[in-house]
Amino acid sequence: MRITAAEKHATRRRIVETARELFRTHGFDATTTRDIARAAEIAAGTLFNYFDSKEAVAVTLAAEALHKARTAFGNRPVEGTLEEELFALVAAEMRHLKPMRQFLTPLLEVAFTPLASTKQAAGHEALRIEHLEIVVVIARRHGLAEIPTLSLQAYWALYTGVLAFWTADKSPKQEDTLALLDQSLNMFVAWLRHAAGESAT
Amino acid sequence: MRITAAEKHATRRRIVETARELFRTHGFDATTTRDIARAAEIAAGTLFNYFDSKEAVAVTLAAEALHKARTAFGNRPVEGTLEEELFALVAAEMRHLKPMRQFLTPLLEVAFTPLASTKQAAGHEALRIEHLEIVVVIARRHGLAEIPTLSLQAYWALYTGVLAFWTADKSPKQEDTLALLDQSLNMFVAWLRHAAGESAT
DNA sequence: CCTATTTTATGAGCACGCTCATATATCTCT
DNA sequence: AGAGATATATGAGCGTGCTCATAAAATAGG
Repeated sequence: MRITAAEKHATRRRIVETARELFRTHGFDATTTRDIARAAEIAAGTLFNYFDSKEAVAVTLAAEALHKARTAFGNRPVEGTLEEELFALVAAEMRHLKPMRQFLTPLLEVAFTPLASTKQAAGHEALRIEHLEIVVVIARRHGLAEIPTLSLQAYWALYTGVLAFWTADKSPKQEDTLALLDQSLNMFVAWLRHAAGESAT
Repeated sequence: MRITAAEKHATRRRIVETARELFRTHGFDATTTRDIARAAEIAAGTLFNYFDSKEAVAVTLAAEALHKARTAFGNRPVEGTLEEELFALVAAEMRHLKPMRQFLTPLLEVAFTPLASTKQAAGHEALRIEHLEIVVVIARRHGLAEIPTLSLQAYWALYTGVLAFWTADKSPKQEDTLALLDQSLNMFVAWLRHAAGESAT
């Protein structure tokens, strides 16, 4: 068997879209890889020719959602303070990640942990790097030329911690998470300004 | 079959200690629940009369390690700045958690996520609450009477983020994590002082 | 003591994620 | 067009964490 690149791509897409729908309607845990395979009209084992694991499918969904969120954010008119812009960025991401909130925790583990390179960090590292690059760009626009690596790592710790909080947030409209995000970003930005002020002295 | 409370307790201990040893020597993933059961001289199913899951056994190990760490920390002479004391607390915890660093991430998910109450958050919530109580006590000793709930949540986001970083830290003596921890705590304490200063005005 | 009741231990068995030998389809070269 | 080489799909099968009907042991009541 040999199949055109187009067909291969089509199968991959079908797996992703099928999984998206099944995860949404039945949840991540209640959806078996056999369910996905059957609905996508492939054999059970074929799914694993396209993805390393069931989680990898979910990571793809999350990555696509984040990509869309960032694209949408990038086309937005620039306005507001640094805190407000960062808030808008993360809020946009959360809006797009909302359908996968319930199974985000396993993904945080795999894809969001810094330095995560147990097997192949290829696509996973990218998730982190792309986000941090946007943060750096935004900060630069607000007069903070250089952010120390350590501060960026602290930011990432905060960011993942907030997302973890989010996964368990029971408040009606996740307003608790938004409050925490606001607080966290204020803290981070104050720290950045503090550090910048000191180095300028 | 009915067995004295003492025997029950003994069996539970045997499971925990057996698991500790097997996890240490073979790793969490490579140790099956059947391995633990065999080594503890019980049937495969019996393990699940004592623990809800394999992870729950690991959570018990982590909880015990944290308890020891905090006891050791509590008996320590009080000295140093607020930042230094918080650093010492977390560093002590990490020292005791070191043997389970490799399987800490699944535990972060289950036991460290705030508001985590999927099933029974009984022992899990406790892990978080106990830590935060110590933080509050230390802060109070340093003249910060009240820490807003939101700030504590931000602290927890940082704390879990740092632990997540730690699980993947490849630097020889985990010095990267210690640097990140230092930075994070400095940021947090600066924020606390900032808030306290404002409210005093 | 002997029976009824309660509690725990047991291990066969389930469903799952994932693997791998094999079958099958396509491409390449003559 | 035919034969070999190559890439992919397939599904039986494995080991896993965990469940559950049953057996076995201890207690309680008479």
